[in-house]
Amino acid sequence: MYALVDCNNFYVSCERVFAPHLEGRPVVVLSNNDGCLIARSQEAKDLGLKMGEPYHLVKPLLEQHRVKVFSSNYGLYGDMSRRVVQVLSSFTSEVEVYSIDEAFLNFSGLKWLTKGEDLLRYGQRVRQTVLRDTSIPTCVGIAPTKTLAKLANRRARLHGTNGVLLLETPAQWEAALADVSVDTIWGVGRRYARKLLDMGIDTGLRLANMPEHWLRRHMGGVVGQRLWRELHGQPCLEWNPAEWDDEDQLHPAHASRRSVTCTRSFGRPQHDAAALSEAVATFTAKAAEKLRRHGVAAHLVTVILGTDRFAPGTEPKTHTAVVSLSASSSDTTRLAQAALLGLQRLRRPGTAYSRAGVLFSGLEPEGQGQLGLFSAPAANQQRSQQLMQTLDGLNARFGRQLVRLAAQGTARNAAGQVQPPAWAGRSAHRSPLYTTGWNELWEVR
DNA sequence: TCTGGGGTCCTAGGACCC
DNA sequence: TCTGGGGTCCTAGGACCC
Repeated sequence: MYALVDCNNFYVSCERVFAPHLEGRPVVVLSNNDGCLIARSQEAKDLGLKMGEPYHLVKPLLEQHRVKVFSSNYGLYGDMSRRVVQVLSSFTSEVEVYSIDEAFLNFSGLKWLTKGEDLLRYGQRVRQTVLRDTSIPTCVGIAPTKTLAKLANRRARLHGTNGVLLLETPAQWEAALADVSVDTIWGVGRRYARKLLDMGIDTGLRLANMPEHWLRRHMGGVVGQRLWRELHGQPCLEWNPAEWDDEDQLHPAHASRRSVTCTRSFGRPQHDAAALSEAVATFTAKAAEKLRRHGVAAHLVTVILGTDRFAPGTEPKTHTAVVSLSASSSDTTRLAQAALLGLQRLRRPGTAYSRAGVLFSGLEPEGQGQLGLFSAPAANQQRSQQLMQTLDGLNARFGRQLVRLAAQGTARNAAGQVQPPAWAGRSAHRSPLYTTGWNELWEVR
């Protein structure tokens, strides 16, 4: 049995923890660059505000109903997420962190819980403890497969007992499947939903009642087949448990990551070579830090430049250039050299770009594969490792990006005042870094 | 004027190589 | 007339998830 714990409206909950007066008021959180709505409180949903809606289109409505607007504050959300997972891992060591606001618990190990009642009560205790220790509300769905646990979770708030729903028997999950539209099933996205509805397959149960080979044939091969089995109570999605390391960070137990990226939209289009270089160097530094945090090094550096995605026309809006390294690296200076080389190959003078980024792939554990004919001598590698450790240490202690490459440009103007670069994205409504920034700690007066 | 970012897996054509 | 086949890399795009 699996339990899915989902923090409903997680970003809104995080903001409300530090602004309790917003309880009961409509609240929304915007994506990076204040682009669109990515989280809504129930009151905001009731106003008809939709997920992913462009901010500039709904701004009048937000003002009319005095909706509180936040720019996204991932420093805060990431830290709150870590606290929630810490509580969850006190209930079972078998935790899989699926996203910033969801985690699966493997209840199969809890052999002493054989009766439905007991599992239900256990789920309720998980939920109450998370709420007590972090102030974050959750729902819990429990079922024999991840896909059915997801379904149980979605229905827990309205059809569960104290926010927990158990779907243990085929009769129970079939009744639930019959009561949901097919597009709410995990693994059925916009395109498949359209196709299924056109064929009259409108509920989850109708989909589950199609033959297994039909899903294999028409819904992405083995992906569709797995979906069919999951809907029939046969678990066939992988279990990727997480482990805590010495520094209290959670990592998947086996290194499954295939790539690491950092891309951003600019506040306004950029065509200047110097500005683009600074942006790419900055994104490289951020992504390289992530590589080192995961203990991996990259062989391939892909530079990404994007023009206006919404401009009419059919020409490609995304341009990429791949630079391969003779030996894998997680050193910011080495990776930035490669990225700037890629940028030079990619950039067309006079073209205005609205976003840029880097992608690292061909990953392998750090310190491996460096014995090649052309790799740097051991002494250089050791020096590079020490330098990066010092850099990460300083940035962790004194604030992100305090120590940086010259290529990233300066964050201060001639008078020494902190000033965002010309290419910075918009973030007009960000709340303070209550829990992770020395200058922004929560004040209780 | 204004429409996110980070992932996974899969497909497909063209260049290039042997 | 007839003009291979298999492999890799690059680039772009489509589907899904959060």
